[in-house]
Amino acid sequence: MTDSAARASRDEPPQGPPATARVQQIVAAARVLLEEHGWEAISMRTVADRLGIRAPSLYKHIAGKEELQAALVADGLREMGAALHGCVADAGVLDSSDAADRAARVRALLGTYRRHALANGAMYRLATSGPLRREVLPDGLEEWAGRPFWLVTGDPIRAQALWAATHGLAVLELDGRFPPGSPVDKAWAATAWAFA
Amino acid sequence: MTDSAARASRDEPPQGPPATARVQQIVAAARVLLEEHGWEAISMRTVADRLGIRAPSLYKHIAGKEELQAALVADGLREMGAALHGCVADAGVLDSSDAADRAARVRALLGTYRRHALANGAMYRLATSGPLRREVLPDGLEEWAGRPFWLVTGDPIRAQALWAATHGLAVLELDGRFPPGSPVDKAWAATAWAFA
DNA sequence: CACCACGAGCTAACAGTGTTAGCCTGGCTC
DNA sequence: GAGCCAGGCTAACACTGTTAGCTCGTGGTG
Repeated sequence: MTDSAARASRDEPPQGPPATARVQQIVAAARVLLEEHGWEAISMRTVADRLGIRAPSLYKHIAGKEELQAALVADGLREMGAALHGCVADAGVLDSSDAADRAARVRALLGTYRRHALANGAMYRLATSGPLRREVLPDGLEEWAGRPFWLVTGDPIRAQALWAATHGLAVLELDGRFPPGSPVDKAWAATAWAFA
Repeated sequence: MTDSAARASRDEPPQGPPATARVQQIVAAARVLLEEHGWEAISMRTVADRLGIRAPSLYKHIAGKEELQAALVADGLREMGAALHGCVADAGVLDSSDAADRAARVRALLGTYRRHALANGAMYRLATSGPLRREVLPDGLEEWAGRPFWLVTGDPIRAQALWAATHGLAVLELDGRFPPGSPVDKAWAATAWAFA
């Protein structure tokens, strides 16, 4: 990878229009609830409670629950993207086409992805599940978050396939859909091997 | 594969305890709503409306909305499983370890999976997303539905990895998460190739 | 200084949700 | 015929997101 490409991969994530301090507090409160008790625990009243105000007052600052969700989704994508970009940056020289290097990069990316998704289950699910309302997301954020897959595979098609496989593993593991006691580590390893 | 194993792969799906006619009508009504307007259109009142009764009357037949959902999930898994089992049955002799045959089987299975998931979006999402409450599902149904992956890959670990990759592609495509205009077909093909 | 505007809180209310309690009625059985 | 019970009903509760309209304090302006 060239020097400029390396810098580009470290680029800051696309930011949306800046939020007021109060909006940031609201999103932060929702996030605490999300991480502690899951999305279903987030209601306009519970969020308002955490701030010591009543639910209707929230509407002085945000348009509705959908906007709150969109803000959390954007945060989730930014954090996921930051983790993945950090991983490919750490991997050092990326334009090596040596097969062993490539396999190591794929393994590292998948490891980072898995750790991040499992450590931030509710945020990950929120950010990656269900239809994406692109119009309420900062421009280019989604593409930025997925770019590490492109950087590691060197090909947009393989990048999408690897991303989908990785996402599938993450959601199934998060949701406990693998049969109890099955060696999930090995399924991750098999995926890395298949795409290396 | 032995003859008995081939028969086993055609086995009928595990059935739960038989439902009364009225319960079947309730589930059918919910299913129509699900397919026409998505899960969020299903409320106890809308389901009851379709049957010409009031919502509380539903509770004479089913324990609650969760049980309704569980019945739909079981239906979804049975139908998905039937499609996949049909695919591997059609593929004929399955114990061939010829690489080309294997690749063709993987391609066929992924094609069937994709068609089924896209043609039954709401049911697919319902059956495969979110935590699975195994205790309310017929015993062995989940394992039965996933067995075609095992039959095609010949290995439980690779089966899980392939299943996860396939699921990832399906949900991302269903949810429109691939960048607009991107060649999703090729991502499916790349996945089949990676696991062949 | 007086005034006014506006930001940001409040209460009351509405329509919708899942669910429970309790009532009623028609048909089957003894 | 008497009684039971399956399967409907209404009323109600506690929740949800959201709107309308009021109030109060603060900052800027004539």
